This record gives sequence, C-alpha cells and structure tokens, in this order.
Amino acid sequence: MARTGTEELRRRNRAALVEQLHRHGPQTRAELTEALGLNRSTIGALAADLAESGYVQETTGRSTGSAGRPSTLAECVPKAAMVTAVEIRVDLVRFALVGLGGEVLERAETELDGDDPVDAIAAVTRGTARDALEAVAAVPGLVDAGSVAHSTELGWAGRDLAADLAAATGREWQVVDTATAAAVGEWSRGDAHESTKLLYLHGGRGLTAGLVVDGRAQRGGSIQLGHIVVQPGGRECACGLRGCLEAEMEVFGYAEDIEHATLAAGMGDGAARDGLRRSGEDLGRALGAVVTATGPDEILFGGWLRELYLATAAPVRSALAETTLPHLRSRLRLRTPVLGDEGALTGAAETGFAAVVDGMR
Amino acid sequence: MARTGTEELRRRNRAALVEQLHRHGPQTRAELTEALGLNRSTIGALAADLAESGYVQETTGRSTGSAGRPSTLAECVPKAAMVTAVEIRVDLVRFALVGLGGEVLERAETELDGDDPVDAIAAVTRGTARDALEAVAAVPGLVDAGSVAHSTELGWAGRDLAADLAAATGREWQVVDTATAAAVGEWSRGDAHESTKLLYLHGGRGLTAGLVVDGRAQRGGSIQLGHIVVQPGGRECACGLRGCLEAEMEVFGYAEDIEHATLAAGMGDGAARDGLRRSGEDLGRALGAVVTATGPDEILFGGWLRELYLATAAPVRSALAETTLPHLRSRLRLRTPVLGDEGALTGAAETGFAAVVDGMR
DNA sequence: ATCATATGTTGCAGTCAACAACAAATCTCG
DNA sequence: CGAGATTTGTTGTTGACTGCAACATATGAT
Repeated sequence: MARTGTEELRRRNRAALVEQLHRHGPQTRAELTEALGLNRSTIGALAADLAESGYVQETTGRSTGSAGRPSTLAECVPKAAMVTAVEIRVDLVRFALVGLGGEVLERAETELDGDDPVDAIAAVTRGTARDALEAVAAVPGLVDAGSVAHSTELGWAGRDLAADLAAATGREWQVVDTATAAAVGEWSRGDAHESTKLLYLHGGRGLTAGLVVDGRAQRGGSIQLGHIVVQPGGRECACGLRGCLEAEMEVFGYAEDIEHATLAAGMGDGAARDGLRRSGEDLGRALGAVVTATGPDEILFGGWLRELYLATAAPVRSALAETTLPHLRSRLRLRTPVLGDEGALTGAAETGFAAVVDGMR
Repeated sequence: MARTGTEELRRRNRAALVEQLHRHGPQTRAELTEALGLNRSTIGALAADLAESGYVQETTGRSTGSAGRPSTLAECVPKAAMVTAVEIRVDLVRFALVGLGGEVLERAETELDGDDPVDAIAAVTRGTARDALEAVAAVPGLVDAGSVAHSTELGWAGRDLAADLAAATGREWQVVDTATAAAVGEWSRGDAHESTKLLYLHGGRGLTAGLVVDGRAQRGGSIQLGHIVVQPGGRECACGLRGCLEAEMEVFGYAEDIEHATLAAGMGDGAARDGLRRSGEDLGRALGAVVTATGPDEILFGGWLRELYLATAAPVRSALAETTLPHLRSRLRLRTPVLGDEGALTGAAETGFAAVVDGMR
C-alpha cells in the first residue's frame, strides 16, 4: 500500500465517492460527476473500480422524464462495509449492525440487571464482531482516548473500556461519549446538517454535552455539563465538587420525573412549579457558560432534557439571556432532536463509517 | 487552474514543502525527504520548481561531519510571500510586515490618541499593503466572519472591521480576535507546540480567550472569558449582563494595578490581599466553566492576567479545583506565555501564512 | 421518423511520483 | 595518501491517474 504517489489520488477519490453515496444515498453517475467535480470518464473508472471491489452496485437506466440517455444509478452495497454500534446505558445495552449506506442490518437490546455491560456486549456481538470493519461504543461520561475517565451514571472512573471490550470480543473498539455520538447522529442523519457548531445536550442519569464542528466530533469531545458549577459552594455532588448542575437538579434524573412534576404543576402544585422553574434556570445558567465558551449555533436538548426543556423553555431562555452576550444568542437556535433516543446509536455507527472512509484514503 | 487531476498532487506537495520550511526553518533536502515522506527525486523536482518560482533558495554543501555527500540546504525566501499583521489595542496599533519563514521585515507602532484604528492602519500600511499576500488584523473582542460583534475594550458592536479596513487600504483583510491570535502565535512560534488543545487567556481592557486545537484556531474562535457569569445577579456589567467576571474584577484592568496591589499586599495591606485573592478565585471559577466546556491540556495566562496569575496562582488553582473534575485538571498545565505581548502579532502573521499555504494547494 | 439532448465509453495526451542505476562529494581507516 | 564506505543529488524509465475530445447510446420532443 503506497502512501504517496498518484495512487493516493485514486484512493482519495474512491473514498470521496463512497462517502458521497453513504451520506446522500443512491445517486446517478451524472450527479456524482457534479458533486465530486471530476470528469465523467473518471467517475466511470471509479465506479467500475468500486463495483469490482464490491462496495458499489450499479443499476441501469432510470428514466428521469427529461431528454438524454438515462444515467446509471450507483448505490452502496450494505454488506461491503459494516459497522458495529453499541450504546451503553445504566440498565441496558443497545446494539446495531449497520451497513454501508446506513441500513440497519441487525439490532438487539439487552437488559443488564447489574451485569457488566462489557459481557452483554460480548454476548450480543458474538456472531457479527468479526464481520464489522469498525466497532464503536457510546458511553455516558467523560471519555479520553478510549478510556472512561469519569461516568456518574455507570460509577466508573478511569476504566479502560476500549481495552476491556477488545479483550472480551477479540477486536478493536472505538469509544465515544453518548452526547457527542448523538450530536454526530443528529448532524449526519438528523435535522441539523446546516449547523456549523452543534451542541447536543444529553440527559441520562448524568448530564453531558457533545460538540460537532463542521460535521466532525470535537477532539477530546465530551463536555461534563452536569459538573458545571452553577452554585459555588452549593450542594455536595457525588463527584466531590460542590454546586454542580447535576447536584442542584438532583430532584430529577428521568423523563418520568419531569412528566410527574409537569402534571403536578399543571394541577396547581406550587412546589412542583417552582422546582421546574429553578431547574430550568440552573440549566440555562450552566448553558450560558458553555455557550460563552464554545459559541454554538444550535443546541439540541436530548434525553430527558428534552422533556425539561419543553416544560421550562421560558426560564431556560431567560437564564441563558442573563448569562450570554446578545450576539452569541442571536445566532443560536434551541431545539429538540429528531432521532429521539436513537441518536447516540446512529452517531456511533456514523463515527465508525467516518473511520472506514478515512481508512480508504 | 485545474481544481483536480494530478496537478493537484503537485500543488499539495509544493505547499507542504513550503509549510515545512516556514515552520521549521532551513532544512537539507535529505531532511525534507524524511519529513514529507516523498522520494529523493520528487523532493529534488519540487525544490527546483520552488526555486524557479522564487519561494525557495538553495545553498550548497553543508558539511555535517558524518560520511556521505553533503546535502543542499533549502530555505525560504522571505520576500517571496509577505504577510501584513496588525494588532489593534485600545490606545495603539502595532504593525509588522513578516516574510515567509517568519522573519520580520518591517515593524511600526502608532499611538492612537482617540483616532480610529482603521485610519492609523491605513497610514502605516500604505507602503506595503499591496506587496503582502495576506493581511490580518487582531482585535480584542468577539469576532464573527470579519465583523467585530462585541468589544468591551474598543466599545464596538457589530462593526464590520474587515470591510472598513478594505475600504481604507484597498485590499482584503482577515480579522481574528487577539486571544486566538496569541494562542496561534504561542503554538507555532512559542513554547506550546506539544499542546493539542491550547487555551490562551488574554487580559487587556477586557478578558478574552482563544483556543487552538491541533494547531488550528478553533472555528468561530474567540471566547468572551470576561462575560462568563461568576456571580448570578451580581454587579452590573457594561455589556448589560450581571455578575460577569469582568464586572466582578473591575478593580483591575492593567498590569500596573496588579503590581500596585501586590506591592500593597506585601506591605500588609489586608484589603489589597483580599482583593487579589477574590480576583484569583473569580478567575479560577470562570476558568472552571471554560475548562469543563472545552477540555484544554494547557492554559496560558497572557496580558495582565500573567501578572494576576503569578500573584494569585494558589487561589486560581484552588478555585479551579473546586469547579472542575479531577481528570480534566490532571492533564492540564497552567503556564505563562513565552512571547510576551508579541504573541498576538506573531499569531496574526501565522494566521496569514496559513492562508498563504492553503492558497497554494 | 428524425433531431436534440444528456450520458456512458474509449483512446489519447499530459502530468506526476516512485524506482533504480549512476554520479558526486564527503568521511574513515589502513 | 588512497581506496572503499556512505550519503545524497541526478537522470531516465515506468506505471498510474485524470482530463479531454470524439464517438456511441438511449431517451424525449417535434
């Protein structure tokens, strides 16, 4: 495998074509010529090349309704490159085997009942682990170089998850944090493709955030939103600090809590209403710091933060308004994700495909 | 100019060679062969090509002391590509004309006395504006797409500085914020080259921060450190918010203030000592939020924050320890910059050269 | 049925980088 | 002091890739 020379050009173009098809679905050769800015003949050669190596399938003649010879349609062959994606939660593990182009080929979910997630993953990926080119695990917490430095939810600190998974399954794993994975998912397969700096907030047992800049996960990604200190010297947090957002909001922790509180507040329960409002304000203040520090143009409220945001949009916005400069707010959209709780799994898969495509270059 | 094809390969290699020489100084062809991973003959062709177009000068035979034919030394020709760099401060404008390779060819400084910086820049760059391939202005504040969205120091809001500079000088300008420029400078020409995520704090009339990730300025860069809210509902700030770091620390604003306070504290002035300690704690708390949100591995205290940090390292560190997770702290180095107050100007120039090299690709 | 239109296909030309053989310049060791 | 070892520049050749232009093909429009 030559690392330089004209062959590199070919590799890059091949990778670009595969990426294009993976991201934007089946396309005619004419569209590919336009999209990649290459010559017709070059696209023809590339497509033939990729068809021979099995990545791409070409189906003839699709009548467009306009004049001219119909263009041949190229599309990904899902089984040509598969990615194993896994999402670890407190009480369950979700698994998907995704094919090139994004089609989900297999899918499973395992309740943990106190088992180690690594064992559950090893069991569920047993049949497919070797077939997948990449394997990616999304885990809630602070991830650094494959290792989980800190996870409130799982009670882990400094666990080398990539190594444990490798030992249990006999293959390499990439580890990302749930929020960053979800951000990647929403950007690539969701509704946030126009965002140049996307901040995804994930509410699970803990609160984390992930940033996607120009479509790529921010290096050293995960933001421990739950451990932004909103009340200096406030309540003691499990992490050892004081006044963390997580500690101050500890009355909540699940979507159901929010729904109960919202229901109670609607029925005139003043304490519930105040609790919701205060939580919204705390969240808005923590966000203020994150927005000032990172300057996103879009924020998605995921996990149970979705419910909290929908119930408390006004206090969130006003607290945000009190803690960020007008210009940063003016270009900022606040929304909820469109992939629901599939975002992290989708994003984990897309992270894998990014590695696959990079590996072709 | 073909955008694809084999010529692109050549362009990329040419650019890589120039970048290598610009960043690491004169090198032998043998070293270039090693660094770029290309063949000897290819390097020879590239060097000849670049020598002919005037970017590179080759001087023969440098005896290394070891066996073998002495390698020819290649070095940048400064005048082959010049960059105009300008730093705007509250009361003065600094200018440098920098040649390829980093040599400063001209330099000037103009006191403003209330004049518009744009006029001063137009005057000082009159002779050289057309000769420079790129022109970059560093300005303290929140910069977005060439426009200064907010600057406490200069009292600007929404000023399209790039357009104003273009109108006054008859050429295009790139606008960056001072802190990000200084971060780029410290990374490329300073001491922080090993940092993968460098956070530079700039203390001028306002407080800003800039982030350099893997050697590249963070997109949408500047962080308004001074407007991180450290005391919700605290003192009113000029920006309209309450409890901003800048407002809470308003007793300071210049290095001399710190020196006076340090002197007074040393002579037993309890109020001065308390003020310093409180400022250090406020800074540490604001930093806690920024560190949690961005996860740097190195922080440089620039401008008068250098003096504050040197005087109050202990409270800064302890406040930081109270507001960030241990893992984020453990890999974090706190230091002061090595380029002094030259960092921003250096970084502005390097930003220009990055554009020059990108333009060659 | 014929022409216009859009697209795939084929052969050719230009360019590039790797390779290998050779030339040049220095050091080392006897 | 000289021969071999060593490192590096140079040259000619080769294989590969993309762009281009001419041609072939398949459709719609008249």
